Amino acid sequence: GKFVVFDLDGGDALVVSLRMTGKLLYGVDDVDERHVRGQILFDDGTALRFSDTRKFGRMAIVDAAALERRTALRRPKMPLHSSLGQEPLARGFTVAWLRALIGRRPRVAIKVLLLDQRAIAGIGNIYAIEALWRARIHPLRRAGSLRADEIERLHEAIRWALRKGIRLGGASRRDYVDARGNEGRMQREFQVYGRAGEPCPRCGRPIVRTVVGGRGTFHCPRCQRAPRL
DNA sequence: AGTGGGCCCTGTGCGC
DNA sequence: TGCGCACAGGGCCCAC
Repeated sequence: GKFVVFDLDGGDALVVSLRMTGKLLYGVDDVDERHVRGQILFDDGTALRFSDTRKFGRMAIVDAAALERRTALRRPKMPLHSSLGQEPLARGFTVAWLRALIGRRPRVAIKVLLLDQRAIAGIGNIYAIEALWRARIHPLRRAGSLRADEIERLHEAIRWALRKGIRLGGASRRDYVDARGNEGRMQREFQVYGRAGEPCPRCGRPIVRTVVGGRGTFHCPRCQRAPRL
């Protein structure tokens, strides 16, 4: 999740993948210089700085037209930043589109599919978890096992989770701040993420932590029924 | 095709 | 207080 795309003069685009601890900072006074990995200096003397404690973040200049190109040439081999999937908040992200995606990847665990940036761009671990809780779908369900009504709920839940995150300025669990250095408020509104043992906001059953796709995962064992494996 | 582990890095929080 | 371990808004590569 968390790609930032700058359209540049001349048809190129600067793509930034923030990964775990990347931050773009502009007009922030108290920047910890130890973690600044690069900066863009402007003619007016201001600077956009890229701070990234864990050094996982990446930047690349790509052909902007390549970013727009849908479906064609989206090979697993090519660099991720030039093969991003559908934008979940764009018009093209419809229930029919999601159904078609699931039709192409029926055997993958639904949470793994949500986190696949070549399929859908920009859903991170927190938002996948929150969306699946909202849609009442277990993270390990095979994508192809979802019924039509479940796909509709998931479609709505993805947009709900992402819009909420944007409206609240992001989730500042420990590192994240926006370009002005301000923390977000999404972390206060987590329904299940990071809440193992606490009651489900919907039914009261204790939230369970598991690992899916190598990432910490939270779900309600009553609202999100486990598939038979 | 899909999954699981290691790895890339640095920092924090917890149990002992 | 100090140490060691697990874990963290992500993704790549490899073996199975």
